[in-house]
Amino acid sequence: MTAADDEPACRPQAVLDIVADKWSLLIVRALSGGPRRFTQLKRDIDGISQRMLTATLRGLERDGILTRTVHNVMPPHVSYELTPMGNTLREAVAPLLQWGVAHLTRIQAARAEYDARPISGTHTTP
Amino acid sequence: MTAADDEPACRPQAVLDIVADKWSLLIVRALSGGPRRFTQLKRDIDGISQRMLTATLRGLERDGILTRTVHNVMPPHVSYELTPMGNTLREAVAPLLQWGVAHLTRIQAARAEYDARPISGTHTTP
DNA sequence: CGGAATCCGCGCAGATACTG
DNA sequence: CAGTATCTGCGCGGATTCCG
Repeated sequence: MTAADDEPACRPQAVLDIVADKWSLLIVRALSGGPRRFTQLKRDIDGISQRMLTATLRGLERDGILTRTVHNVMPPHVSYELTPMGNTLREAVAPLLQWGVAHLTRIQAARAEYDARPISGTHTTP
Repeated sequence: MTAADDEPACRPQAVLDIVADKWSLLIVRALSGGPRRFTQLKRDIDGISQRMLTATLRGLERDGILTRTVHNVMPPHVSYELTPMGNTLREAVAPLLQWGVAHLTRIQAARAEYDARPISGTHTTP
């Protein structure tokens, strides 16, 4: 049980524990265009292992972010789709992704500059 | 070097590697109201160790999200402040935090329901 | 007060192999 | 195709100690 739901909530800790996960956000994003199958997601996300994909999908299903639907056919067919709540999450994440895309170059430049200066690049005020 | 800047960028992977970090987002949020000192941040964020605080602050400084200013006085005084870019990040993160706060209860309910059903709660279509 | 350095455990996550 | 299971490692991150 690990005492996960006895809190009055509302402090950002719990929020970010849920939402600040790379794979989760990538999956939500990958489901933007409608339902997708397991292998599709695995190929779309690129870099994720089947283990993490399965686990993260489970977590998102558990949280009510997406639904998992099994079609009893051969070969097996499982599709994942955002719930209405999942869609609102997608909208909430969008600004962050846009920000990242817009500032990625700048950040990499800042990193390079930071790494370039030998020591004590911090500015002091006497 | 770890080959971090030879990419044409723009794929969300790199973005989320930078930004989808719990401590980083909490720090950015804690700096919303202007500059803060090290110990202030440590108390504000609650749960973070000095190790993670230092490391995460370094990373954010490296990325140009915040500035670190050392005042040469006794006792030592170091203040951190969001850069303009850092402020835009804060704005971009805000929707995500709001979403989390708004849906936390619902998510916990979904979790409880999910954990309640014994096995195979997934809906199938023949 | 604001770190840096060291030690170390624990859990995340990759790789691989096996099922329905 | 869509998982589950097991093993393993290695890096994140906490606790502690020392320095300017």
